[in-house]
Amino acid sequence: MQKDFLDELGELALGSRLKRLSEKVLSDAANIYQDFDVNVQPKWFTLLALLHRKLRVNVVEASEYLGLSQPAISQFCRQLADEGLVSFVTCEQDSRRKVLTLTPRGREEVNKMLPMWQAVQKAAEQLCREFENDFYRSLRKCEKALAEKSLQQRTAEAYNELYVRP
Amino acid sequence: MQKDFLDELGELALGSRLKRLSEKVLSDAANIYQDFDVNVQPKWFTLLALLHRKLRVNVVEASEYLGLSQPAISQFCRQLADEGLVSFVTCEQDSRRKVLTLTPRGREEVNKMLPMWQAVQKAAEQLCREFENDFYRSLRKCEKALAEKSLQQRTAEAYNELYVRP
DNA sequence: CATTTTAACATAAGTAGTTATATAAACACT
DNA sequence: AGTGTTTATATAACTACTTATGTTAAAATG
Repeated sequence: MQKDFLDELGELALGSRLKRLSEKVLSDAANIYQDFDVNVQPKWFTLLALLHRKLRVNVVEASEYLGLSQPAISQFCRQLADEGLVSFVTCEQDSRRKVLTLTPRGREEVNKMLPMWQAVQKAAEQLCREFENDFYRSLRKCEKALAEKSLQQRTAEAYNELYVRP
Repeated sequence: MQKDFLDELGELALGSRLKRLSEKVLSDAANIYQDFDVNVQPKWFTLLALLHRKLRVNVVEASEYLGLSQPAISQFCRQLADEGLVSFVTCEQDSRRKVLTLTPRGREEVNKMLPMWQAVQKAAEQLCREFENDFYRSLRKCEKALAEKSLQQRTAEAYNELYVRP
């Protein structure tokens, strides 16, 4: 008795399959944070890592770097400020901009997370290379291919080939 | 000026990367539905396809087949019933169960969608095979590998190797 | 067969974001 | 300098689910 209908749908359910896997990985990540007694929310991870690396970024910049919406960063930013991990000052040259930085406590928390990140990195790297072809590399290639031509356009073309000009 | 921080994070951000790609694919799918003037919501897709294939399933069964929560199916089911696409009757052998089926209109709508699905299938299949290795196959392998040993456990092991027993 | 446990479904509340919209600052043009 | 347009951020409302919980029916057990 097979109970995974996505297997039957195959590539047609590519999106659903990707979503399901991403949720599995992200929920595992949340558990890992718990294992390591890290009291920051997993959803803040990419923003914290960005601030660790870049030191100073404003809201729109962060949203571009991370591929999230501007309101998402705005919200995370408030939450992180409430936690005392991030502070922000109005940009001097342009008072519309809000420049984010880690607070000393934020830097401390990130430093405590670094060994955990190293371990996740190693585990994920090994996972992706477990098969004959590197999954992470395929993933990036797929992203790139879709950026060049969307699934929407590919589908329109496939439809033409199948039904209009067969 | 590179603006994708996930590239810098590499495998550490595997979950975020998968999520971003799944959202891209699913939002493309929504656009495709629009292109084809199909007036059913993309989120119903897997359930409609399941009912098309299996004819009769109950709520819990559907949630298992699709990997969604039972309340999710419950909600979709109500929405689809409101649209007149799905009907349900109480199971005779077990009055707790609700057996879902497509209505005649539901079957009609699904039949209208079949050519579109064929086109998506073809486009997605070509996309996945565009590279030297089949992305969809890697994806399934990765799922399977994680089902056998979670990223959480892999990370614990990697941590030991890196810091405890180096 | 009375009672506890388990299973199926519905409903409520919560979450991690999104899109839409408002506000205010900066810029471009006259 | 005044006016219209664009940009940065905040806020509100929405979405597609989730977890938690309640209700009722079925099954298991003493």
